[in-house]
Amino acid sequence: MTPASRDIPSPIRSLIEAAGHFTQSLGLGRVLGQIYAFLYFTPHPRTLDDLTHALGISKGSASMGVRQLAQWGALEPVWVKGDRKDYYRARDNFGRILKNILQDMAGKRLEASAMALTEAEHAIHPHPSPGIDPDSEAFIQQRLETLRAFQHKIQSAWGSFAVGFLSK
Amino acid sequence: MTPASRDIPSPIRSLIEAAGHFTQSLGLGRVLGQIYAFLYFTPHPRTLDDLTHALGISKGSASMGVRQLAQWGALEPVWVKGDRKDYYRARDNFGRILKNILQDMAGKRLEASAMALTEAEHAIHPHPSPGIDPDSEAFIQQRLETLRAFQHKIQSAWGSFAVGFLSK
DNA sequence: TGGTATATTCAAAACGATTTGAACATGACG
DNA sequence: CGTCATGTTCAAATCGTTTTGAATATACCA
Repeated sequence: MTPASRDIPSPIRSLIEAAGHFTQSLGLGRVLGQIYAFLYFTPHPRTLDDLTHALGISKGSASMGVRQLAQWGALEPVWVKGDRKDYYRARDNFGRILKNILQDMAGKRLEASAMALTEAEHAIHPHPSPGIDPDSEAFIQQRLETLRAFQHKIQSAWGSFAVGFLSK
Repeated sequence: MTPASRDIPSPIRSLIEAAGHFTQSLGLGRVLGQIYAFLYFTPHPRTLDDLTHALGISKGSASMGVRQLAQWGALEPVWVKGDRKDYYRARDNFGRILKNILQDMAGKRLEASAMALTEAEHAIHPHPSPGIDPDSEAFIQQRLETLRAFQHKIQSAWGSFAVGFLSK
């Protein structure tokens, strides 16, 4: 029995499981939540091996998961003197972490959609398509405008939501 | 060639595709975005058959997709006199639609996480576990508190984000 | 430098979510 | 009532994503 796997109190196990479901439902995969939750409730830094044993995941998953979480600033690498292993502990600056994740995920999606919209506008505007029902043309123009307006609204609302967590 | 499939201008096709990717990336599935976008840029109400032909999706997908979208208030059923078919048109009250979707999806997730947290607190608090490192115990308590505090912060921020779109 | 402990990579397997379509249900009309 | 047109359901197939683990790379130490 490894130090990591003994004595994870059952309520903590439940929280780890819940965190896994949570990140899964957000499309981030189960392991990210599990790894973070495990480290979050563990007082001392832990190694990749600890993670594979405690959570029953593969070395590969642990390695990739840890890297991703570190990139978001959710984990802090810790060097323990005289030990080759990489140790990690969970950081608890949720605001910053969340912001990084949102930027990484949602930001790109909004941007991609904005681009698609702009391209469509350009493709339609300059070429009042030959042989196409002008009523339909006008309708589409109007819908594009409504959509564009909403897009702006979203982006500003999104901005203030994200900014609300930048504060320390 | 059906009325629905002829003459979808290529920029609109692109937007339909983009909408599909968008909803896919949000974990809603590709078809929802496609169906909505197609109807959004179509002046007249359309039937399930039109959808299957225009988008190349199965009858089943069209049926389920339309139902889901209607449930969110994104589509409006239209009855055309003397025609048995169900017709649908896209509504453009994005604010309300978004709110419904968020409530349906994110709300449940936050709630589930909140419950898991509460249960863990109850499980730990009343039973200062026998034979477990008291330092560890204190650490866990403290982390639970931090987490709980953030959870409140999120819920209130989320609330105001959602409310921002209730208007009109 | 060679040997060992550890971390990373990535092709393939496992898994889960989405989509299909045949079977079934519904309901309009003669 | 029987038929035809349409909508719905859900088990099975498909498809994409996540996870695995053997192979490979890296880094430390003697």
